[in-house]
Amino acid sequence: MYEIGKLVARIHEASHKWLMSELASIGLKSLAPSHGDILVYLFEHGEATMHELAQFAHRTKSTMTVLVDKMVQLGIVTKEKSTLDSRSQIVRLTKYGESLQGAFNDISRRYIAFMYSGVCDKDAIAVERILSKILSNVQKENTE
Amino acid sequence: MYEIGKLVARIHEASHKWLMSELASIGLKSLAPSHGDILVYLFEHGEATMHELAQFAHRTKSTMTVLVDKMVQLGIVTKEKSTLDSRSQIVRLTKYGESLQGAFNDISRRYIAFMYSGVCDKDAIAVERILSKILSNVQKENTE
DNA sequence: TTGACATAGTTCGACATCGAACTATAATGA
DNA sequence: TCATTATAGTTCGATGTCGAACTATGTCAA
Repeated sequence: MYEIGKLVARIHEASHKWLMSELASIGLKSLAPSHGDILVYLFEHGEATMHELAQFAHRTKSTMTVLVDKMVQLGIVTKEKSTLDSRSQIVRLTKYGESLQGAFNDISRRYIAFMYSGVCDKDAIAVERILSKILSNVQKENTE
Repeated sequence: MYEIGKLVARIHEASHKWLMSELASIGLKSLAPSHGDILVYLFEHGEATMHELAQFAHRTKSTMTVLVDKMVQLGIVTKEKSTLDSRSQIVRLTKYGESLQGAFNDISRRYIAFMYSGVCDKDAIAVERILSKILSNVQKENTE
């Protein structure tokens, strides 16, 4: 019963790998899961500052700069100075970026489906409850 | 009930961070969890080839080259050509490396303790059982 | 014995990631 | 008003990580 760390690491790494290959399969070659987080946020909110994206994706500002710049290169998003607060950059989806939403939702759906395949609802609920507790434990430990 | 991916990612990342700071606190500044995997294996087996370490730590051979070379620099392990098969490199703990075992075991113990703090035995067993199933699901998906 | 294949490692280029140092802009209070 | 402080982003250097290409060594069949 002391495999929790390994299990979490392996699942995370395998999910990472799977997501990357799925993104590649819809034409988003060389995009990482963190880029997916950016897309998720933009699909929902339309636009965002670098700061908001960094918060949402749990990445630093400097990492976000790299991630967003790559997506600008690929024509998925645009980045322009805010008129309200000229310190901020506003990130928005391009037409192409918007066109990805369908395929993207499909990937998310299939992800949940196979992760929980053969797992009953009761267990699925239990595992998320217990993992939530574990997450709060480790987060508390990190702030001490 | 669709937070499994996020929960796993956060727990993994927070554990990573915690382990790094613990390693730093016992003098192993700038060592990562993967270096810890190498130590764990060597504490148990005494010596290992690069191949064995890569398998155990779930990292590629090229990554293992970087990781082990760093530990050689830090005087934790040595690396020398095998006499039996001159393609292989044998990695061994130095005296200093061996001296780390106590502190290292202590870190592992505290890790399990706080991860499962406030989680009953029944739940701890359940979460590992369900995660094992989920891991096999995602691994199967990656090989298709 | 030798040529084909397999295995062990390294090197190289790319990239996500971080923290620290930095610039620029906004907000606040005396 | 102006100095201090806070906030938004970028740049830079370091590092773990991967895959591809490569070298070197071992194995095995014809």
